[in-house]
Amino acid sequence: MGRPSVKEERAELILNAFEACVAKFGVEGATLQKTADEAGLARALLRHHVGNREVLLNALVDRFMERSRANLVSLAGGLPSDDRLRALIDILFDPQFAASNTDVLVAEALIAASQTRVDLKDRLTQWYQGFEDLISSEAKRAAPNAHEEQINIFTTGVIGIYFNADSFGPLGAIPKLRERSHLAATALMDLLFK
Amino acid sequence: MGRPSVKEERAELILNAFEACVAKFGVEGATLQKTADEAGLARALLRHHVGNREVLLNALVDRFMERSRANLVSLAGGLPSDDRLRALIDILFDPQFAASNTDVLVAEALIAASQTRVDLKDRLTQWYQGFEDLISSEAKRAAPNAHEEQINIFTTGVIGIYFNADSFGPLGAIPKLRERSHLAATALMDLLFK
DNA sequence: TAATATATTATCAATAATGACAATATACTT
DNA sequence: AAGTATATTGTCATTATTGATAATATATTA
Repeated sequence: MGRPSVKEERAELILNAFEACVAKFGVEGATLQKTADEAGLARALLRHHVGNREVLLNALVDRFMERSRANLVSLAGGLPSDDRLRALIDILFDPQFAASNTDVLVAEALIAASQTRVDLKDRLTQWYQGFEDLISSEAKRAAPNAHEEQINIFTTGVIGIYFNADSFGPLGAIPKLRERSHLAATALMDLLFK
Repeated sequence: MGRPSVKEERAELILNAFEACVAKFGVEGATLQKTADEAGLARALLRHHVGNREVLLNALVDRFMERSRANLVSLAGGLPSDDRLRALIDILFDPQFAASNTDVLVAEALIAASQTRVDLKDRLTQWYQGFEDLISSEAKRAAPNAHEEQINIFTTGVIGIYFNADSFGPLGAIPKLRERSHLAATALMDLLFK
């Protein structure tokens, strides 16, 4: 009864636009007007379908965390039975995988915002540790004889190289950045087997 | 004749405040009012001593670039005569060196802003390549027999690990991030000598 | 077709941000 | 003390942002 609701689709559309704006302008710079323009909707509809600014940001963070978690799970689930760690690294640095990836930019914007929104810190720390856990558990599985701390150092290195390759994406002019990042990460991996 | 000018000192103070705001709120989020509050000055003084928003941002970028360049020069000049590359890496990951370092956060904010301010892209790319040049030239000097591309891969890896360690600074809760980053970078370096 | 639930548009008030300029205060020189 | 260049403060108009609500349009069901 009544007109059919498009709330969920619209909410997705709006959060996508908001996310794009956060990646471009930062949390403080992502105004509702810019978000509405990006989504091609009137600003009043943001409020109708999602809520005010605070609600919108919470929804964005929730969705970001959940999506990251799901991505990690599906990524881990899709790994082959042998040479899993190498396969994981290949995926992380696959240009296809990261082509339209604004996740790292969003994460950086949220980290910057966490300086003034303390509630974000814990959630982002957890988010980071999700990466750590995936990579270190695969590393442990691939190199069961490696020392714990050796695994941790490898993990920190790979994540750093990976995030960095994405965070310079907007510049788009650094030659072979992704390719070299991939090879550097692989070199770190090979050290686990020595 | 006339009241002595404090324009230069005030301009420094203002740009410091603006930089802190850019690191916290992003380029779009760093309003003149927040900057004035951060500096402890009336907003009208920003205009008097530096200029309007656009002038302020240009001045910030200019100063950032110049300071980075100077830092790299002095860093390179201070290296010992032997084991220079290791000394360089030790400095990069020295907690003291990076303690109050907002440079990486500022750089990330500028990179994000370069998506909508095309003029920034070239300058930031240059800025990145300044790092590359320093590290790769030291790597070449330390390992003259290493292949060119091996040097490049090492350089990309170290920079990625270094930037990453700083960019998570605001979270402040990731255990041993800097220490492990340091060791990962050192491990990459050791590969040059094999 | 009438009822109804929802989408969409229109509009308003309150606040914040910016640019600009006038007025005043201050510290130096002659 | 008078003149002067600069710092500082005060104020205003314009525009942007946000939150909120009312009014209208639309698509479904009974």
